[in-house]
Amino acid sequence: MFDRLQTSLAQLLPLSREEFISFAALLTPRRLAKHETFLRAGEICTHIAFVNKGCLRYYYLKEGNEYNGQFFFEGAWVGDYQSFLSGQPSVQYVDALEDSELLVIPRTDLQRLYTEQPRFERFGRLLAENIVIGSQRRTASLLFDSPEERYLKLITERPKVVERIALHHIASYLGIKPESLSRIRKRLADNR
Amino acid sequence: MFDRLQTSLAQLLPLSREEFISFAALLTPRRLAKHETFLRAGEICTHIAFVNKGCLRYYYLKEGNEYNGQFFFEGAWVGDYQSFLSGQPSVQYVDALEDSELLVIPRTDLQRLYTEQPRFERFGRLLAENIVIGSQRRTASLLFDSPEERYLKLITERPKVVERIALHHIASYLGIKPESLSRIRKRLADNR
DNA sequence: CGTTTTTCTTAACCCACATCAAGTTTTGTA
DNA sequence: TACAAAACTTGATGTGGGTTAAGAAAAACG
Repeated sequence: MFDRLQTSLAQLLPLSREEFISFAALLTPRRLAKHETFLRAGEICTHIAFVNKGCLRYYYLKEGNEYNGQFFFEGAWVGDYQSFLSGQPSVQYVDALEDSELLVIPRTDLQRLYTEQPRFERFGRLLAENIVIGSQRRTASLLFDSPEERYLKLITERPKVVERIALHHIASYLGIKPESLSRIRKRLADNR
Repeated sequence: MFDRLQTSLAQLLPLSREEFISFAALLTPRRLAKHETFLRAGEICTHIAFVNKGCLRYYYLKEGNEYNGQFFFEGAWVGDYQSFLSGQPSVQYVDALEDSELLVIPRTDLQRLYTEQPRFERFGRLLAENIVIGSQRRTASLLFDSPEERYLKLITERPKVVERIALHHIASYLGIKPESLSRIRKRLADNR
């Protein structure tokens, strides 16, 4: 149950057996069926979740259209950071794209852990720092790569996304319509 | 000299007089003339800087074109996070848009501070978390707002940017060409 | 303070993605 | 396995931003 978590945590910071156990004790397993919602816009994000199995996404809803912000596979932490950190209502939705198994930790428990065991501040810092790096890469790509370039980069840099996620969700992630992604794929298939 | 830093730090975490002094002792003042470079792509970002006065930006260079990633005014911390955290060469440039005064801290000193005074892990965490929130907002806007909407949001949400920064730099930040921003401004001026 | 350089605007034309619509393929499930 | 729903593709047409080019306005600077 906690194997993947242990591996994933160990990549951020080495923990003693006791430290890991005290962390794991705060986590509650939760299953999420495909399409089931983890967080709705307007709610406050009171928990973040470690993805033990499956795949989730967060997305924005604007004028009836969904815009995929990010996909999360095994080993990732998912939630609405903005809401989780600020305590303000979320502006995004989080749901499952596959049947998923999560390990969920309440915001309050994590905050208490930070205070009581400062060692875990480092975990919080490293986690946030990694998210910064990912988010800035994504911003940069949206800023100056064409949709076609973004799609090609996705294929090479995040093959799991292309393998496991429906094309219309990928289009949404790339910031284009499904019809446009179809045409880009056609263009690429008709050589070059 | 350290007034603004103290105010800015206090918003993140309360520090004792001694703690603040031990932090301030790691900082070196540095002046940067307008257009002067703080960091070049390819270099490793060995320092981050607190902006005491002035304005800096980071930008990407692709096929001879500049793309502004972010602007930094008084009270902000600037550097290439990706490079600073990973130790890898930077992919972006940082320079001054106005004559500026910085307070610079070496990466190694900050890392040591984290280890020796775990209290400051919290500073690092809160700083990173705030950057995550900003970066995700920017990503979202690029993902689903039109250039015109992005410009309007910039006016209301970050008036300082519109007041102090040249239009062609704003266009670049919005992900469009200066000619397009001109047209958008004209469109908006011709009422509605 | 006048000259040079940079920044900003305008215009004409082009093109990639959006939109609307229809049809095909795949998936889910009773 | 058959049917319905969802996902994907293709086509016709529209549009906002890109490109190129030129000129106007503002800023930098000797």
